[in-house]
Amino acid sequence: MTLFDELKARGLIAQMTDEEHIKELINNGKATFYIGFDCTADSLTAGHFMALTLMKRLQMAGNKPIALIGGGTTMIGDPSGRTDMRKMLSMEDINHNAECFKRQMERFIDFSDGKALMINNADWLLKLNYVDLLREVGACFSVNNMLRAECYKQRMEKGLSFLEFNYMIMQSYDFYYLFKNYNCNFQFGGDDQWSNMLGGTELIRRKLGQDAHAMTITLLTDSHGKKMGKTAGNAVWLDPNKTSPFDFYQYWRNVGDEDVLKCIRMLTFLPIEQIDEMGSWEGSKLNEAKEILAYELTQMVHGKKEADKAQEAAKALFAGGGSTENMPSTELSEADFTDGVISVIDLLTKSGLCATRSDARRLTDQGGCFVGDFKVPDFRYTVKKSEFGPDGLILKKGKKTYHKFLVK
RNA sequence: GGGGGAAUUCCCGAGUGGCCAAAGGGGACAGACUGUAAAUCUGCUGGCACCGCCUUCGGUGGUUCGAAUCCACCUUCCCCCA
Repeated sequence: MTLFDELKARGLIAQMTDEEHIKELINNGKATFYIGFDCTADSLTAGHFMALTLMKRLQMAGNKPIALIGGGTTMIGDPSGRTDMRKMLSMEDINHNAECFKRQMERFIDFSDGKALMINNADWLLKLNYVDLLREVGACFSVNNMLRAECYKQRMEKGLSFLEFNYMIMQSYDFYYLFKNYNCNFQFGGDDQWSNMLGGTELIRRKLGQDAHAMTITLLTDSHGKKMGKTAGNAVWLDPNKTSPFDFYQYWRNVGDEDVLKCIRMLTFLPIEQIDEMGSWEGSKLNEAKEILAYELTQMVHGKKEADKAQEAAKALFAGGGSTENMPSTELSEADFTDGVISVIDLLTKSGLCATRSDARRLTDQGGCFVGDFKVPDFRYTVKKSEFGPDGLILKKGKKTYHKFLVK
């Protein structure tokens, strides 16, 4: 199976400029391609992860990836897919974020011996001169066309600042610059980037009279059409300090039935044939597929050791048995007890299971708090120091969140 | 530059002097049902020393016994005209 066919079979391809040409390029390892990553936060997300796996797939087929860190474009802020303006980030924040991105990317992509490049568009964008740019590049863009672009349409109601309007120009300039200086003839990106990417191919055609190509990756959405990789508006981060390996594992372990296979296909490196076999799985059998998905991804992002731990912890919690060794835990000292006793409310807030005492109260009132297997009857309930065994005491919030307490 | 409108609790959005910790929806969280899923139903959703008290309605001052609601100024955004 050729690389192109595999990408297609995995459902990764959304739109592209010229199918025949692109096939020829990537199947034969002739593409030098780039994917841009704007440094809007101090960690990559599950969404970026898909782009990184794509980069890897292409790299394995002999193509040369350029990971473009958006130190310059982040100064502008991409309006695509947003209904409001992004918060403007300071130069320091952007640089910090760029550093974080770098470290995370190096774990996935092999940058040794020029097998891949990592560049920062701050290197050229920040030096641009306004009038020069307007004359050199601005003349090539039609405002009329830009306003018709999908990425700006949804902003026509809520308003679009001139700053953001220029984002497309910046991204197009990047492509043009990379094409000229790095022989980069190909750009990949999320499907929401399509108009920005076309801006680049168009600019290259106008300025240099040459063809460059663009292809977008299908956005990973669930069966309700919502973007995946988010919980409660928060991203699923790749940084273990922002999303623990266990939470990361749990996120994928709990995807909907309808979405498991799609996720496995798009995100993992398991052979297509093996995935197709899972196609016939139904009902509770799909839990096995979810375990595979969760394990595979956790392993890729956090390493085998962490993946094993997360799986072990999940078993301990849901299947009974297994080790409680890797549970998040808190150590209590003598001072935490009053008359040899500590209230569950204190335990809940100390562990971070509940944000406030009111929150903890609500939880206990609704019967959602357990000490071991014992359901806490009311918020006044206390635990004696003697109840903490040598292995500690396990406190549960609902069925899925737990915390272990040890006494010194 | 001129004119008009808006800013409400995590989000959307009611509220136009006391009955407002603030309707309704979404989301989140918990319970039931389950397969650590989905759908559905129920509860819950500012804080605390919790039948009471304290802090919230873009910001700062003011009027009033009393303001999210009225006034002044400021900030930000939207629309129309140029």
